[in-house]
Amino acid sequence: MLDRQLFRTELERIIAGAARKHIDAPIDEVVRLDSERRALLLDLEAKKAEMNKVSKMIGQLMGQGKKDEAEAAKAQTKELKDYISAGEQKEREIDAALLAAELVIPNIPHDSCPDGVDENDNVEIRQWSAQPSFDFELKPHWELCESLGLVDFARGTKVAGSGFIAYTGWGARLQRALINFMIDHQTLKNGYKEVYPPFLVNRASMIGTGNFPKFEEDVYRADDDLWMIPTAEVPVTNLYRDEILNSDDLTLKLAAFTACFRKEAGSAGKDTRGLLRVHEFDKVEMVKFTKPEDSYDELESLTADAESVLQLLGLHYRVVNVCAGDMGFKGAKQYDIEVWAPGVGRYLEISSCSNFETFQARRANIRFRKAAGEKPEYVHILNGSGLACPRLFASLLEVYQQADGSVLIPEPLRPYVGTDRFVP
RNA sequence: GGAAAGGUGGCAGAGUGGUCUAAUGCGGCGGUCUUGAAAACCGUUGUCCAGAAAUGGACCAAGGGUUCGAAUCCCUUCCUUUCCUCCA
Repeated sequence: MLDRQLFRTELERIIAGAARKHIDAPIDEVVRLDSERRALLLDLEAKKAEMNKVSKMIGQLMGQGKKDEAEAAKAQTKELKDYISAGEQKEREIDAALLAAELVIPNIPHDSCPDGVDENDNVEIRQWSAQPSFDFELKPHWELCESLGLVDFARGTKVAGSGFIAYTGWGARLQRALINFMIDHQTLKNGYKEVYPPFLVNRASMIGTGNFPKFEEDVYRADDDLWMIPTAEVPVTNLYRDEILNSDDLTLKLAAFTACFRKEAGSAGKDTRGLLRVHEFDKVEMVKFTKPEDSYDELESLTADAESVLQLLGLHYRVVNVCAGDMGFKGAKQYDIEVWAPGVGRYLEISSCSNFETFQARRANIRFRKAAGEKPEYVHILNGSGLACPRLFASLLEVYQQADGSVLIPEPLRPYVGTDRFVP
């Protein structure tokens, strides 16, 4: 959500921002409802002030025993009361319509975010290491999963449907190892505080992070008002909903492991094989609450923290500055990290690190106070994956596969996995 | 799933229809005193909206309602605690 003041003072920026994102947003409606609301309030509050005065006077007259005068004053209030009651009804209608419109206005992309329509316009800003070369025929990860018995695709599908994965044997072990390795790294080395949040959240939380109302269709519903999280970003960010944070605690850095549930509707037919696009996956997520002036530095270090996992595991990747059109609704700036998967011959999006500035903080009402006595201000909120497990799993297998069909386990992961090699 | 009690400022906690502009205590901030600190004393201390400002309006879990007037009465929802039931 954007500052309502911005619609009065910097309307052009909002219009330009939505245009850069290629999102059609009801900006005119916000402007119209906002001015309608203010005109109404001006009038209504004057009437309320009058009403309060009369009511107070009636109270005093009653206290003095002047019953008749009190009754006379009462008779005069009928018209005022009806007027106020109608005005309040109108105010409720405008407020609801205004909020509904505001909730679907996209965040304004940062100046450093490139123009563009889709992922083809993203700008690569760096690579790490080089693509590995092989002197034998590479297999895609799903073949390695089958031959090494790491995943039982058929039975996973049987129990839950396509896009649900049953990891088996060393595959299950590797999955747990990745989670522990990453969460240990982010908490013990990079200074994030570990959180283990609920995997189901209520509607208010979904609105707080910006998933609702616009993207309700993408999320699994568990009950009337309980939703399965699409990312740990939702419960972790909302931990501090409606709170004023202590300035000394900023930047507050949290890391969480959760499963993530996504319908992935509309991507039918894409990446249907293997682990690249599934309905349930594990992920370690980092969330930062920062002072406004720190948020762009914190975005750089957040991205570096996510990258460091890939560096430790020796996986080639690139970082792209996501263009306005590909960034989506909530972000002001976003870096994607794409890991190289030689078996499928593609870079896989494995992390997305974003600065939302005050967009989420305003929705979730998360603020901080610069100093005692100062007015509370909205924090800046950032998050990034560190990292998503299935694509990391896939890349690892494809990069570390050997000519004999075995897969080597990179050194830092061995204590977690308990072996140095998967053998067919 | 059943029953009961309850939700008031940063915290504790009074308030059951009219100076509630919410008592009091703790905590925070400022001051007096002190070489400094503690203690004591004095003052101060919420958020949001509209307005250039003066000021006005709203907020006692949330949303409706009754009333000239609601923290207080009524309805709905949410949450918490305790007990029972069930359960890893």
